[in-house]
Parts: sequence; C-alpha cells; structure tokens
Amino acid sequence: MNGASPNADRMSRPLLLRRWPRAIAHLDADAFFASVEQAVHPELKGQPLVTGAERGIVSAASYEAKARGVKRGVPLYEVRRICPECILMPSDYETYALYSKRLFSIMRRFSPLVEEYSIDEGFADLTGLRRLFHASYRDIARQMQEAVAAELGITVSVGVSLSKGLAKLCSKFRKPNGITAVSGRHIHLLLERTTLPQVWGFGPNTVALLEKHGLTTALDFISRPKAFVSALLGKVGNEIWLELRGESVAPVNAEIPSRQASISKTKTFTPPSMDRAQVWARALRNLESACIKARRHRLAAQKLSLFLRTQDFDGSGNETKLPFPTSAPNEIAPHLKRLFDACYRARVLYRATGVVLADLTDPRPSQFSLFDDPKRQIENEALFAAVDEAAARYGKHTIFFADSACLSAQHGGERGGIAQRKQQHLEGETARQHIGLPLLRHRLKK
DNA sequence: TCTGGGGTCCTAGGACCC
DNA sequence: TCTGGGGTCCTAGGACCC
Repeated sequence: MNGASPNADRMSRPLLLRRWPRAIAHLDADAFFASVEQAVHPELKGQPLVTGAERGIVSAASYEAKARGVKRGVPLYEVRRICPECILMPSDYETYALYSKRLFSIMRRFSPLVEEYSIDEGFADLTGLRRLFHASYRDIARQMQEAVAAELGITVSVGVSLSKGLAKLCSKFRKPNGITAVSGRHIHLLLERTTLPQVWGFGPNTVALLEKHGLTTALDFISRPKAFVSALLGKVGNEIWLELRGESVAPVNAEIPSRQASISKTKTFTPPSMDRAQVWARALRNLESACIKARRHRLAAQKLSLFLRTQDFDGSGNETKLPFPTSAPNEIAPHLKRLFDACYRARVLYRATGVVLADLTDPRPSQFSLFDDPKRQIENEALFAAVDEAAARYGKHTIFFADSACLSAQHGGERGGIAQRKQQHLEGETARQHIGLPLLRHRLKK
C-alpha cells in the first residue's frame, strides 16, 4: 500500500479513518483500599474505617466513615474527633495490588482490550460484544460488576458510553455500586449536568480559563466550535472536546507499561526549617528512600533531580545526569550535594524536599565502560544487598548516612511501639558512623 | 481551599547538525 | 562568511491525574 498510486491511497483513507461508534466501559472501585480491608476482614463490614494510618492522613474512607463526614486527606486527629468509633488502619499495598490484579483479570474475561488505568480503575472496550454475550452493553457491565462482587467481595461502579472521557463521567454519576450507560442520543443530558471541574483532564487552570469565556458546563464546552477550543487549549483540549462529543480518540490501551519512568520521594516537614544541615539531611533521607525503592524494583537511575519547596509553595529545582546507572545512595549523594548547593538559599524557610530518580534502566550495565570502576560497583552491590537485608530485619533506615542522623531522634519521638524503639536503638548505635562494608558484615552476623 | 505523596504527558525554546 | 530552511534532541516548566 505504501507508495502505491495516489488513487489507492485516497480510497483506503476513508476506511481507515472511519470510527465506528465504540462502547467503552470504565470500572471504578468504590473506596477501594477501605473496601479491600473489609473484604479481607469481614468483621469490619458495615463499620466506619479509614486506611493511611501510617501517614497520619486518610487515604481511603469506607462509605460508613464517609457518611459520618470523614474524607480523603483529613488528618487522623480530625478523624478521631469527628468519628471516635472509626477504625484506623495502616495501608497494606501488597494486598491492594493483589485485589487489583484480580479485578483486571475479571475484566479481561469480558474483553481482551482492558486498560489498567490505576490501581482501582480500568477501561474495557466492549465494542461488538453484544452478540457474544446476548446482552446489552449495560447488561455486560452489570455482569462484570456482579462477578467482582461475588469473587472479590467489593463493589465497583461502572460507566458505559462512546468514549473513555464519557465513560469516566458515567462511572462517577452513580456511586457506589452504580451502573450508568449513556448512548449517543443522551450525551447532552449527561453533559448539561456536568460542571467543568468534573471533566476528566480539566484542572483548576483550564477551568478558570474556560469560565472567563463564560462556560459553566461540559455541554457549554462541546457546543463551542472546534477552532475556539484548539486556539484556547491546544491538542489536549481538542481531544477532550472530541471525546465528550462521543468520538473516541483516546483508545483503550491494553499494553502494560514496561517499566516505571521515575521514582520520587517527597517529604513535607513541620515546622519548616531554615537550617542548612536540617534541610540537607531531609534531602539525603529522600534519596535513601528513593534508592531503596529503586533496588526493590531492580532499577537503576541515570538521572537525578532535587527540588526544595519554600513556605509559599515556591519551588526551586535542579537536575543532573548520573555518570552511570546506579541505585546506590553513596554514589548519588555527591551529585545530590552539588544540586543542593546550587539551589539552597540561606534565610529562606523550606517546608519540603524532594528527590526524583529518572531514566530508569536495568541495574547491571551489559558492559563496563572504560571509565567505570567495576570493583567499586560490585562492592556497592554487596553493600546495599546487606543494607536491604538489615532493613528487612530491623526496619527501614536502620542504616543510613551520618549526615541524616539528626533526623532520627525527632522521628522516633512521633511513633511508638517495640519495633520503633528497637530501630531507634540501632539508629543511635550507628548514627555517628559512616556506613562501610566491614561494619555491616559484622552487624549482620550478630 | 488545599491537605500530601507518587506519578505521566505535553509544549516551548534552545542547541546543534545538515 | 552569510542566509535560510529543516530536522532532531534535550531541557524546563506547566498541567493534570490518582
């Protein structure tokens, strides 16, 4: 076909570009983390419950807790005040991930084209499946919902419509345990009740811009001419405009992303600090956490960035290429220090630091280059295998850089429990010593 | 209104090469 | 040496999402 007569090209084009109306389902688990906890611990069913206890804020609230006014992001002391009987649970990501996998495998029984959009929501392209299932799209969605409830013991809300953008609006329309199917004829009924911030892809900035032009609903938006939208919002806005009009331009992407693109660790500290050593210690601690995660996923970073966030949410950042892929904090620390020195300002109050490892690849380079130091790299691998082992036994950050030692005392104070005290004890022991191979071996033998 | 932490993608501009 | 066009790659920053 390539290079064939222009005539053939003209004939094939309309066929290739024709878009059949699609039927896309969006499945959204209801209060996922909290629901999984209730499925795993049936005695908690019907009780107000939140997860995220280890972070001090609510990451998911069960519907019983929501009914009592508990929302996502609320600090735990608030929860205790609003709803004293509420059960506070730490997050158990391994179990959530397991349920997530099972959720998607149920979806794939209905359609091979399933996109794992996030841990608790996904899209399935149902186009053309009505005959196979002898059922309407709504009934297929219902069957999916029932299979999930029967096999996982959690409820999901499903939206079905002509595009991903519409399906996502539909699934939010009735929650929990809802089904909402909207055909082309009824799109306007959905969109006239949809405010701009509810549209997938419209954040605060876009909403503010559109409101300046007198728009208030999604229906207002799709009623404007394409040229208006293109000029104002560019490509992204254009796609949203098409999707909301029922033309599917964002296909269901069934590919599993090959690997994560970046790993970041951010920590806000209260009170904010002007102290150079303190802020540096925080950044270094972020680096150690990021490296731990990288090693857990068997990834090595080729790019490093650091950002410091000031009191008024201003951020200054900087990034650099690493000379070779690595997940060893002692290799990366000098580069981090350089970035830090470049963006740290004296007499400025900082409230957070963040470290990002990016351009992730396989940890072992296929070949050492002329300038690499293979002996050091291999030693480092052994060293951090030992560090990770110690962490598995005694807790995260059991062994760490001397520079970040000043953090452990305050940190331990916020928590309690035997494990933490044990960790504090160990931290106290090692705090003033730089990590080194012999010391570690010795410690691990004990 | 923004809590707080972990991510991705798009765009504009500059450097560099042919 | 100047002029101009075109392509690619990298970087910084913005915006959004869960």
